Amino acid sequence: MKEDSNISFADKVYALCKKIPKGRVSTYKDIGNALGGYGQVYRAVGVALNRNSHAPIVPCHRVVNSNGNVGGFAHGTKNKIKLLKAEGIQVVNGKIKEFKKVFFIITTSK
DNA sequence: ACCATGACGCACA
DNA sequence: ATGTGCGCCATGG
Repeated sequence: MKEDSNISFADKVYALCKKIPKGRVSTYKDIGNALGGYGQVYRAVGVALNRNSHAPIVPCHRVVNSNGNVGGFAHGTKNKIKLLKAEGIQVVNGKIKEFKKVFFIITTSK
């Protein structure tokens, strides 16, 4: 049944983003995978975050691409990099340094 | 109900 | 290694 009928897909994305600890980053694919598990949900994840009006509430800037690229940002990719660096994450040429190292494995299973 | 868009990912050349 | 094209889901008009 629809256990999540009360919340939208985007809402789940925001919840996971908030679970990301400071100094760590996650990928759209991993988030989507952690949510549904269809495999290509990361598309909807990007759309959800793009519309994310909870910007300051949700650390969406901690979400990056699976290839280590910072990806995009509604306020500007450049600004996103700046925020990541402020978190202690090293970014070089728009790419996450030690990506695997700062990568945080999201878990829906409490 | 249908069409178009989007902060991605991967396969292929 | 780099560049281009295609496909997927969910949301909005």
